[in-house]
Amino acid sequence: MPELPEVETMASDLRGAICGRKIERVKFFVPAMIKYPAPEKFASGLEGAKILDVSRRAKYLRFELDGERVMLTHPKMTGHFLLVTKTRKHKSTEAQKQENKYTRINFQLDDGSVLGFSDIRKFGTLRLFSKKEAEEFLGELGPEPLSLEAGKFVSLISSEKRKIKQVLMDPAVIVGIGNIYSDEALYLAGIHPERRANDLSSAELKSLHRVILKVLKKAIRLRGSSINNYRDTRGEKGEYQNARLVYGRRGEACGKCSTVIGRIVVAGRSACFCSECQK
DNA sequence: CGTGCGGCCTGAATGC
DNA sequence: TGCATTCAGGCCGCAC
Repeated sequence: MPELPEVETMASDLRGAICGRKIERVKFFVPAMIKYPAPEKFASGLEGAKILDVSRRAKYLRFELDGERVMLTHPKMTGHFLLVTKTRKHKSTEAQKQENKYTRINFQLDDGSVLGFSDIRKFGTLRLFSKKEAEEFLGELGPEPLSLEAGKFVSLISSEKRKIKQVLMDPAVIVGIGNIYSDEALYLAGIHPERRANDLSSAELKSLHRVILKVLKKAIRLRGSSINNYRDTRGEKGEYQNARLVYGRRGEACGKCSTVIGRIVVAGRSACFCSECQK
């Protein structure tokens, strides 16, 4: 599923591909995914808008438009954008046809290309805000891990009583870290997912901060993880799934100590970990 | 106020 | 083989 590295990959690909383009027409097929304003208003508000920039904040893609407006999209579990350019259009593979089945909204651009939002589970969301509304909306979220100083991270996490796994995945505390990268970071830091955040030592938290940066940066370099349905804007998979250490590896041997990797449920989420390496 | 859990969805995997 | 059930999970909203 898309987490910070996957959304970052989407943002940088789209930034290079569609900045300067104008949205000519919007076709939506699942109105419930459009959260603000009403779907018809959302669509008509976007038609004619020029795309100035595409960036990431938390797991949201932020499309900056002319007229001081911003479209925010969240991929949730299975959402991703696919950019079909005119020259690529004619070669429609089976995989692409399958993708089309899950296209929930299409943005027709002024160069003949179509930006589609594909989402099997329809959990994804789209919103159109004024710039001010968008900043207020995003302002409710916790800080970005990649630009968070170690000291800030330590004070942020150590004030939490909940289990560390749950805290790392709470976007009100810190954004962008989902189930994959929280498992990976906790493994690298040697911390058991059920440890209470406020029981962790300052040294442990500093180490955790360091490995979070490390794992996120590595995943960005590898263009994300394609464990379930994630694809980039060209429909290609990321590579981090081949590099992952514990996530989804229940029953396999730990790379460090060969102990069988276990799985528990923490706050309703599956957590994979090594009981020998993580205390 | 902090915490925990149900619900949204659908395809893949599993169970009988 | 085929049908039914379970699982996956980010985030919100609601109950305690």
